[in-house]
Amino acid sequence: MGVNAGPVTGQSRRRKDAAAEKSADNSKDSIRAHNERKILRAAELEFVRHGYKGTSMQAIADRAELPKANIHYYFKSKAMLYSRMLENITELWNSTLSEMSEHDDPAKVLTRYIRTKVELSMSHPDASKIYATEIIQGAPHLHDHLRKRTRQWMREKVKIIDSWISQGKMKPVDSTHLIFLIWSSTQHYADFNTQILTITNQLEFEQEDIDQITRFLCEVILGGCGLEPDFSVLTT
Amino acid sequence: MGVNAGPVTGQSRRRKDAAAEKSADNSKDSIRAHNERKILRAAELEFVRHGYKGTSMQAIADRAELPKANIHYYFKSKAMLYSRMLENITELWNSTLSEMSEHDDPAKVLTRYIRTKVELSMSHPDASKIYATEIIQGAPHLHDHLRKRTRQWMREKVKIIDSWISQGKMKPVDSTHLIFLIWSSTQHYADFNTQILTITNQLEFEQEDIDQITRFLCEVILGGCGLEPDFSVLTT
DNA sequence: GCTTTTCTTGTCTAACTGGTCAGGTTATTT
DNA sequence: AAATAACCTGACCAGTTAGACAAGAAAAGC
Repeated sequence: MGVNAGPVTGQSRRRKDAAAEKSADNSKDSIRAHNERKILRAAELEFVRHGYKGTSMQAIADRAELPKANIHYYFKSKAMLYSRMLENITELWNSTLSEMSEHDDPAKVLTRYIRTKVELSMSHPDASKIYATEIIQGAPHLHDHLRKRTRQWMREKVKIIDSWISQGKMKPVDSTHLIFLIWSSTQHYADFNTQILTITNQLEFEQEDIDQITRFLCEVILGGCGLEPDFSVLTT
Repeated sequence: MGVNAGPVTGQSRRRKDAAAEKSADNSKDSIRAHNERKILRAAELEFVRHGYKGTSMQAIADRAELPKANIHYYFKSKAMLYSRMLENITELWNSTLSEMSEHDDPAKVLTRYIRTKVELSMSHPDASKIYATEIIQGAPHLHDHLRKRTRQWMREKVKIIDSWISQGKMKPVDSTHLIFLIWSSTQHYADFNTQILTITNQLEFEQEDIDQITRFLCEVILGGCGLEPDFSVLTT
């Protein structure tokens, strides 16, 4: 007793805040949307550090500063919460699948793509890590996505790169593996940031690092394709 | 009843086999060594697929075809078993930290290093995946190793590559990130093999793939460093 | 053959965790 | 202001799991 004394929480204040700050902004910035975001963010942090089974709903609740039963109010089950979080991540992932055509300049397109991927790795390392963990464990939730959307995307891009090659715009390299190389080298800075920061004795990445890494990767990868990186696109 | 009937297991046979096939081969190829290997291998398979917490000792026992209590007989606890498995992996990892000196030919050394890393990714994907998962989750068990051994190793190699650069043997690139690039691009074929195989619609990698990947990575990465890959070392 | 050590294994337990639920409060609508 | 809907939350339950343990079987040592 005493601990359970006050049912007078700060909830009403929180609700007003949410309603006030985003009055008619987004279609659904209700209490629901606000709390769901909070929970999804907390879940991301916990799932990254402890894996699916290693994360308890209680831990997510604690991090989201909500009672555990609330998590179950907003998300039917742990599996559902995880699914929703993973959907958000793949959506974010797909948003970077930039446009390119066979008429474009390979150097420009690849430079821009590498920069985008590096920036995403720096801004959303946890998203990348959860995606990576999912693939490492055999892609149980993403197999369909890979077989359909990703494979399709890959074929389109391969076709374009191959056309660049046959136009003599770049050296003849294996375009499929070129894309894998860009993926691996950029995502590495998210997934392995602990290793990289520890080895280089840094606490966190800075803008300077991001620029340097982007330049390095562009130089080596594009150079390996017989291209001169076009850094002018980096300032756009 | 009936299920628990026969305590007459095939254990005596198993012991004799183990003793016979490796009479005085290894210092400790006793029943203990034999079963420990079996358990460690089973643990690797389970931990990769389900993570630390998601793996039950029962699941490891089932895969190792031993009663659960036996696992606890050989390994005091789950944490201990995991630790031992991780030690084995880092040992395997360190074994590839090849020798190089500033008098060597960069093209030869890097080609050989890339090949070694690709081959290791293909032969031990699970080891790579467990290592990756460990780093992704913040390297709780490997932080010390990274701060000491890996950082030290990195500094030695960086020094050598920088000396190659100042000798004009290769283009001036960031040697630290060059090593990260080799790590990321090669390990990707282990950690993300599910993704790669699904996208390319393959069931498994073949020797041909391994050769092709090695050549591709050598061409692009060495090319990006202003080097001509020396594939003659690949036949050694 | 006898003793000691190593190994085997079914059973039990204490702790944890996902999920439920009923009884409440607060917001919204009419 | 009354009624309805949305939200909150402590308490509870059922299933799972790491680990302990004791009693025995096999192997090794003497």
